[in-house]
Amino acid sequence: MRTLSAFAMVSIATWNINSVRLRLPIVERFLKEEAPDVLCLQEIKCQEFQFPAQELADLGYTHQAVHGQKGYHGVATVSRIPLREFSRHDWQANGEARHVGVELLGPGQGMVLENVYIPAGGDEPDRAINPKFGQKLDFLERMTRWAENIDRPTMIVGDFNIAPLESDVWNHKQLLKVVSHTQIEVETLQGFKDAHGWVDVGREHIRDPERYYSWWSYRAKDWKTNDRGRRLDHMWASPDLARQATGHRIREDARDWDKPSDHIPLITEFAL
DNA sequence: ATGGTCGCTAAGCGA
Repeated sequence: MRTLSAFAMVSIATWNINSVRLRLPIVERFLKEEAPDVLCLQEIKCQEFQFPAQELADLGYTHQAVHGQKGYHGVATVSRIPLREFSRHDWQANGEARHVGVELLGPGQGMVLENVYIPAGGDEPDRAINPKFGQKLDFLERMTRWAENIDRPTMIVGDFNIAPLESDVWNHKQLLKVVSHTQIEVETLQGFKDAHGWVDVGREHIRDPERYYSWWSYRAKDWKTNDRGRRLDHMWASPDLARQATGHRIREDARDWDKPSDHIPLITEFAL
């Protein structure tokens, strides 16, 4: 596998934005404050022609790969670094827009960045009575077969909708039967991880068993007081690439911004 | 123990 030589600092962010049009003001705030080189968005909830391309280009994010659909899901990667889109995966073969891949050009040249939104999986953790749960596991199995053949320095980021570690949830025992933290999901995610040897970059920097959440439900009266969070969002890298990660941070304060997403943004910095 | 809230698009779905 190729390695990337140390010429540039490149920062990459991921954020499930839950409607990019409604939340354009906080996206702009984030880009001004953090100025990541690349931002991967999930749940843009719009079609490509509705994406706020000009507004993001005005902030310097002129390079964009948008994979949208009407009303639901949708992913987009916007960048100050030249990139080229090279993949759109439809792991369920049902037309849902949940995965777009880009290759970085210029700084970070050769690095592949996969932006994915894994299905939430419905409420009941039993594929016999809840097809959505089976589709979530199948989605991961198909990504696992794909990951076995990755032979380039790759980062995969996004909303995985699984919190694998005990310290990724506010109450391990209470969530064992709740979709996102069940044993079968954690095992299936581990299979995907092993297929490429992905390194969980977030957990390299905010180490287990330290509390690390990226999502808090809208349904809680006060997300901060009860702090019933889960780490659903992840940034994973190929082993060699992971060694070039120099920093990782999260913007938990974004959960309190005006009209917030229920997810917060994560940022990883590389010396490439 | 249950229901609690969002966003899209126009009553219900997905989260």
